[in-house]
Amino acid sequence: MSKPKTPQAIRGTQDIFGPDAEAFVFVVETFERVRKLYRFRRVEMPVFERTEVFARSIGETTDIVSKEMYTFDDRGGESLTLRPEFTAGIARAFLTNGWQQHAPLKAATHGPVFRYERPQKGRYRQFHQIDAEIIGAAEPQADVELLAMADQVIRELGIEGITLHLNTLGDADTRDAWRAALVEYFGAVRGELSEDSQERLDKNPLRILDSKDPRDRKFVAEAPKIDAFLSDDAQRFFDAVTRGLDAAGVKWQRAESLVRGLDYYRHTAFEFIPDEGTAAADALGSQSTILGGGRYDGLMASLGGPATPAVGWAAGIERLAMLVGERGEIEADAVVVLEDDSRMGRAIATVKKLREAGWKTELFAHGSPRKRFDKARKVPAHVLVTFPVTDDKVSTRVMGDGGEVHTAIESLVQFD
RNA sequence: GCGAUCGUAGCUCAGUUGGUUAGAGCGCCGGUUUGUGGUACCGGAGGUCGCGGGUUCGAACCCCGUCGAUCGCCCCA
Repeated sequence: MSKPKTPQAIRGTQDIFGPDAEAFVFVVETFERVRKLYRFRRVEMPVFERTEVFARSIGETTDIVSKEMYTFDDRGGESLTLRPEFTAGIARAFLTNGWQQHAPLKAATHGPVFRYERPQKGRYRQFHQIDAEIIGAAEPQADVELLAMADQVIRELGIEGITLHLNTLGDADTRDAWRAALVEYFGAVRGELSEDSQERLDKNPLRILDSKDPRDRKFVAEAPKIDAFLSDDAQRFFDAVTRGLDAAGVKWQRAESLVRGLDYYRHTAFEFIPDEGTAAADALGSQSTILGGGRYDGLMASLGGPATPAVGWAAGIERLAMLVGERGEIEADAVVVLEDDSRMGRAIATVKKLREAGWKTELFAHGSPRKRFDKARKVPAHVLVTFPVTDDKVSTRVMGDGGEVHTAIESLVQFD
């Protein structure tokens, strides 16, 4: 009989522990706190949906649907997909549960999402996002509130050197006209573009604008700008958003090349990106966007619902956690050392009392008396309680700036 | 999907002109010293050198494949 092999973790998944885990929950807890300040309602969504929920909203033709989703048939033969994002699922729930009655609905959630991609820095196949959406609000003030909340989350996380990059994609007509102009412009120099961009010209021409290839960059600089195609309504909308951001004190900069790949996006598109040369930019490598989103007025209709304006964003928890700095392990208020097992019951009762009184408490009751004591001493705690092996008393010491002060356990917690 | 680098004890890593029983620190377990005690010392457990082939008298070290990790490209909802 050979020894059974230990299974490996699935590629692109991660086991989070210690300081990384503490940073992770710090991000989630900060998000939860800020989301309540803006009165976003918490929603919980299924981790998987019918494949069509994502396929129809994202668009059947893209690589995303054909190559980058975790799709499988369940035992009934139905095609299901692990959620690659929150937005489509929330939109589906909005329609199937009649959440229209709550419109405009401010919804927030967080949890795991799944994308079948090559793992690299800050990029995993199962990763986690925080997410915020405002559904059923057509007015630019919704965009402003949503962005103000995002800005506050980042600031309360203590992350420095992040700038909101903001653009407008205009309404549907604006977008189509701009796209046609770009295709014409880049088509004229097709042979001089990178191979990738020649392909983008056919599949997703807007994406040429954020190509990193120097052969493309020089043409991008001179490419037609969206502003020339904005309708009056679209321009007014964008102006209202920027004025609102200024009033809210949210710093932003115009990013004329910032686009969204999917057709359902309208008007506002944005990403929060670390400034060049900052610690945050170095920490993230090529995965630089820490929060992104936009207005998706076209999504609901693609799911068979009534035209419903909406705007939202999502941010990767792991990427944010990389930027929040070291979060210490949980501290202890008290450590309890049982030097001899004969008084195990009393020690268990004591730690229970301390914990019920709100003390973060650890009991050391394994190994030699010396090892127990030494381990306890390595934990920074305010109170050290020992049940010595040599006498019958409980020793309680309070550690402070002025050294150790002995006191009675009864002065800390009451026993019946 | 493409490219580069890497893969040695639980963790961090040493280990080349390929040559006998593969090392350290930390951690873990046991013990000694000290002795109201966060120290020091001694000892122990733990590795088919990611996995599978190949070259060679002989491979952790060279070659191929594979899996995984890391970084970049593509993609980015």
